[in-house]
Amino acid sequence: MSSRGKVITLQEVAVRAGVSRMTVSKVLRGAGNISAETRQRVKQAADELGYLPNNLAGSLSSRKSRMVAVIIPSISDIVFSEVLSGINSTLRPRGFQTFIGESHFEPETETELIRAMLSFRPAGILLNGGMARSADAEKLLARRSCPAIQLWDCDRRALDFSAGPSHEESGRLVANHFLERRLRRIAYVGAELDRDLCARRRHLALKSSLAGDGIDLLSVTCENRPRQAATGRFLTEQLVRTHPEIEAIHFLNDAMALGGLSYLHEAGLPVPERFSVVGFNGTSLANAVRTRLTTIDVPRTEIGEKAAQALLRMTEEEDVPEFWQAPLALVQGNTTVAA
Amino acid sequence: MSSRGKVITLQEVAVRAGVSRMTVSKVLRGAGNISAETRQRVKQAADELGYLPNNLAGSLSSRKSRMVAVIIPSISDIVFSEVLSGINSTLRPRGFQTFIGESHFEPETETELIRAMLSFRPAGILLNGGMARSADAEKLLARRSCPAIQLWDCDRRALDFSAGPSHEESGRLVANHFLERRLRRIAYVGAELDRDLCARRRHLALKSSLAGDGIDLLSVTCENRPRQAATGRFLTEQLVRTHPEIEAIHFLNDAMALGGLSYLHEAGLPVPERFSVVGFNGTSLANAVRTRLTTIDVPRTEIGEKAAQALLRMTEEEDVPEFWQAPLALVQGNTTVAA
DNA sequence: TGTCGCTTTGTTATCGATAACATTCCCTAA
DNA sequence: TTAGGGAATGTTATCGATAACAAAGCGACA
Repeated sequence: MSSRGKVITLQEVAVRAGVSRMTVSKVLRGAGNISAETRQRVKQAADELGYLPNNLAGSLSSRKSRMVAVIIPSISDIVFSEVLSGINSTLRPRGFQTFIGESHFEPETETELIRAMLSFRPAGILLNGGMARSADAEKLLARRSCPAIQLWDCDRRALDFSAGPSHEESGRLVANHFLERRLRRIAYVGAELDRDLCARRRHLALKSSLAGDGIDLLSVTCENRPRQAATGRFLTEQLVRTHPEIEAIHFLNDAMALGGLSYLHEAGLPVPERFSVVGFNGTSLANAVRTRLTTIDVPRTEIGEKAAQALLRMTEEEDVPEFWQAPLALVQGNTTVAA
Repeated sequence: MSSRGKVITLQEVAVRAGVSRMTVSKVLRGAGNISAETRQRVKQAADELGYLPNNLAGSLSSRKSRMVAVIIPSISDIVFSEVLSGINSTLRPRGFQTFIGESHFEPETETELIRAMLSFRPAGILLNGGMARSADAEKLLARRSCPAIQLWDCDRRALDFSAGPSHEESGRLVANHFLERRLRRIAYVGAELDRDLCARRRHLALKSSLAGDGIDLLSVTCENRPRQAATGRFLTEQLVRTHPEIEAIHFLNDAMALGGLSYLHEAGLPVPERFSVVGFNGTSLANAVRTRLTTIDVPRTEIGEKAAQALLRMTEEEDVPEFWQAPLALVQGNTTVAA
């Protein structure tokens, strides 16, 4: 099963082309001065034999690999997979391979992933910010021999470069949006805030911005349910039951907001007349059939691209700023009244 | 930037523990007979030095790597990223690293990805089925020295194992759903059918099932727009304008269906009374605020898991069946009338 | 004619591990 | 006493490339 075709090495190409291994290596990498005639002969030999370079050997020998490690909380959460996509589409054309890890916001899992990934001696490692980092993880990162980049968080900068939004800015944007509309009975609905420090920071920024206007934010969260529509729906129901006076809700993300909206709709509570709702992310979800969710748009793909670009520059020993702050935009939908 | 901590090798651990490299290697891999006392000494030395194995060297030497290549059409399409997530969460606990490529349904891109990924000498390669494969890609795959698995397609089996749904079955399920409801003026709305052979097969199965009942399927597709909500909306508008008699639509996926629904809603065409709509995938999208899309549910995560499990078994030289057919379920929502 | 200097190609050591086999040690049983 | 045998550890070759330097070939010019 696992051994079909014979694997061809440089040596065999060299023999066929009548040159040394080194010459073949140079030709195939486009390095050194090789005559056109030799080059052509080598290429043909490699072609005829179906030679495929062994990247493991090459990387070991040259002590530089073209693999980049990425650790995100969830692969199937569109929010992170779009960042990943931005990373990959920037790195691929430059010959770098992306490999991935899923942390689920768990520090221990992240630590193990960092260990596993660093042992591939990658050209760089990109980690999602906004989660607690174990002491072991810090130790591993301190001993790394490649650039490291933080994704998704630009408030608390770390590692060699940070690319992401300011979550505090997001919280403030939402606060202002509510305040401009003279909404004063405001709630926040979220989940997993114990692990997701970015979401927590958005929450805190909202809370303190509102506090500045004498408003006390009501928070409804739970730690043991996923950050998905069903949870948003469940918590909204709780919220409305226990605090019928609430008139505006900010959700941890768009998915939870949609879940909340579906409850409000079924409970006959009109949006935006009775309830204002604001999400976070600006995912395609936000434009549901009859609902355009008011939300904070985050340029996720671009975050990945900027991070990857910074990595490429560091790889080439070029100077790189310390961070890239992703611009945020509050997108007015029909779940809050127009200004 | 790229050289901070000194990198520790087996040799240095060996010196510190007062044993040979080989002994250290054995201890750390848990191989061979090593006395408890030596084991403990070696482990402590490795720990104190912060030793991190070099996977490149290890894989090169043992001629077996723990990397698995995955090529999917799109990383940020939830449909494929959930498959990827299933793969990764099965492989990770077994010590395998997943690395990814994005083909965008382009055969040339896929070919280059296969080439790049095989040169890492992976333990296996998982490719999305349902797209044309270039001759070069076939050649590369023929010469591979690892198991190869096809994802997302079980009709046309290929490689060592196929895990996915039968797209023909899906087409038939949708046809029956429409027929049972006595709908006869039926349309299909899709995009990129030139590249996505799975979608094409669903379409053809629908068409021929309907033809069996003397119904002529109307197809509205375009090749140069993405398979997203906006395209679904656009094509639905076209469809309704040019063929006002249509009473049921099957969409390529849930996202396009939602786009179509938003147009139908704004045009004042009631669903399901005037229009029946069926999507494909069973994504979380399907449950929008007031709409529960009738759709075909595909167990995406499980497809990834089964594929990864098969790969693991092949790696251990165990026998594996030729395929795993993912069960499909038509989920009744409120965009078609109940049976 | 000899040598300088360039282009082109080859030699050798090395990267950091593992496989396969060799060796040492110690205990037991004849 | 000694051979036999298993447990524990070490030696050597190798994996497939690249780096760094060495050498060969060749023309030009003094």
